[in-house]
Amino acid sequence: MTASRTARERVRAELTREIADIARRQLATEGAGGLSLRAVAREMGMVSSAVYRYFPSRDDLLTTLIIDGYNALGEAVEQADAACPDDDYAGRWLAACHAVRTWALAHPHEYALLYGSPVPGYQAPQDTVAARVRDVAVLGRIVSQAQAAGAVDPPALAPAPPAPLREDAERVRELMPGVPDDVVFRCLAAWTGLYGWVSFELFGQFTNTIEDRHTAFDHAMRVMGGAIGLR
Amino acid sequence: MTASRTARERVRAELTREIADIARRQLATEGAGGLSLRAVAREMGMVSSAVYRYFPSRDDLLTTLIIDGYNALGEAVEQADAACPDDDYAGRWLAACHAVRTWALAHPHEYALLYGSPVPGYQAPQDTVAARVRDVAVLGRIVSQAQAAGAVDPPALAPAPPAPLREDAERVRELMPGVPDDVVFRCLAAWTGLYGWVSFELFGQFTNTIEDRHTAFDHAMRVMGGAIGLR
DNA sequence: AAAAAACGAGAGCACTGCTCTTGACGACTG
DNA sequence: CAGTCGTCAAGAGCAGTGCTCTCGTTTTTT
Repeated sequence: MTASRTARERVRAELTREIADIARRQLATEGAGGLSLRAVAREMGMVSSAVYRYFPSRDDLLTTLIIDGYNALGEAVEQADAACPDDDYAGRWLAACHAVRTWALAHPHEYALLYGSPVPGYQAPQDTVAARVRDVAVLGRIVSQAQAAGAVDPPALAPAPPAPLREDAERVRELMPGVPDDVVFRCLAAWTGLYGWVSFELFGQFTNTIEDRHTAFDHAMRVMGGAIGLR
Repeated sequence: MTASRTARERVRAELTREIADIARRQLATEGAGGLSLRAVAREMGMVSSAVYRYFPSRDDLLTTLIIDGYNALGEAVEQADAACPDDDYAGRWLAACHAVRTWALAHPHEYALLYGSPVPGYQAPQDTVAARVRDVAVLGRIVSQAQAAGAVDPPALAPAPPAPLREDAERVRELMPGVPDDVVFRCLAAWTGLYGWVSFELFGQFTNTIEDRHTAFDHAMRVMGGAIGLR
């Protein structure tokens, strides 16, 4: 009973996964806007309307791709962090940065879907919010542990964050307990620097300028890690 | 003769401009992917094929919008810089940052066109490269002048940039003569941090996290200016 | 005034997302 | 076991897209 019902549900789940896989492949080659439900259906040997049994709309397909992407990226960052010695906080930060860049270079269109401009008619549902904290949570954990170990020694760069920012810092601190406001905002700046760099590299802003991109990225991330104060 | 020829060319130029304006308005409301040549034609009371007399393809229309956007942003940054006292280098950097953010908030879809993920089938031609240096040229000028005035005092953040990066630094230095390699890469990091922050804010990565965005941005840019070493 | 170039309009092609209906097959129940 | 009910693939169809081609008309050039 449950078995037979599961039999059907299982083929359904499999087809759903297959559709998502083909869509991801299409996304990888054509880009976000080139993702066509009809093309997916063609490649599956189905008629277009049949796909709608599995994904009510193109946006729902996009949503699963986005969530999967956040999870894949988050997992890559988590693994890179876990491969480092626990107390090498600067090294862990650097490894996490490289993991983000490596994943982005390997999945450029997927990265664009996550961190590029929003797809035209698409409005990201709340489901995607939960998945996207995984990567930044890693950064938060690194800094939080470094702080606890007394391995954060931020150089003087600017006046302390003004009072109105205390609430915002408090919210961010949920991901990095024990970290003072000043360092929290340094992390935010480094975080945006990381993704800004990767986006610039991926979206072509570095053409004819930065050629040795791996080395330049590595150095830039060391600078940002230093700005946080990681030893 | 020239006058009569100019008569036709003038109406052509005017129509071309009008098409671009309508497209820009559509871009502002619908976003990049929602830009439709047919809709532009409808709004102009033309038939769609007539628009192709003025823009051979949708991509050409996009290209002019992009170039115009780069110029508009560059001009905004230039003006913000010019409004500051020449020797207040940190203030000029901050003003330039705020100009970028303000323009981006006022023209979100246009900003997305410039700095977001590339539009699906669209390949940016070389024409767009020339226009996009205007904003970064301002930053380069600020730092270059600060350096000449001895107003750059970079705090120790990381080891010096490794040797392979000298060529890249040389290329970037064309926009900021006299600035040492170390500072060049700090500028690059700050530059990506600036656009990374604006992109995050615009593309929704700060929702439910950073609320006082103006203050947070201001503080983050002060941190980055401090990381460059601007006094 | 005649030839040439530019123009707007229209029809048409191939494509898209999406809806609705139809017919068939499978699974659960009386 | 037979009947019902839900699920499914298929097809037609709608409205929209970018883009091409042709056909008269107008404007410029010769």
